[in-house]
Amino acid sequence: MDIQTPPDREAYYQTVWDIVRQVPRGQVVTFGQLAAMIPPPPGIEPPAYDRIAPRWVGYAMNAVSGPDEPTVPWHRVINSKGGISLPEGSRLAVLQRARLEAEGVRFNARGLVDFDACGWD
DNA sequence: GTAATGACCAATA
DNA sequence: CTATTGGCCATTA
Repeated sequence: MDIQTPPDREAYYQTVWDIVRQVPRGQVVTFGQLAAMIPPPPGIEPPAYDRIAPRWVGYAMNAVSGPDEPTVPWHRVINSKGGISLPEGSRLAVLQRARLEAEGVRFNARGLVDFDACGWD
């Protein structure tokens, strides 16, 4: 089942998850930052990659997000505004915020995170 | 087969 | 400050 499928998309997701695993506890990263530090897959031109990469990161997150997915700290990934991208009230959104606050990440009044305090590079 | 949607970002108006 | 538009891929209906 692995031998015939060209792991283009899956390999990229793996790379994303690998970097997310390196995010320390209590810190967060944005989709754009992740995309910026991930090398473009073969065949993708850098200009085009810059546009599509953040989305691919989002897809990778959606592919791994689950109630019991301890292998990837997906809750530390947020959008460029510094907030949770999931619909408010959503089960995953609540879980994400709860986990972040449990790790000591502070949220602004608008539900945004202070990058100076919790941003990861 | 087509059509619509999605955990995004940056640039304009 | 908010609202809109463009760009791209994979999955689902």
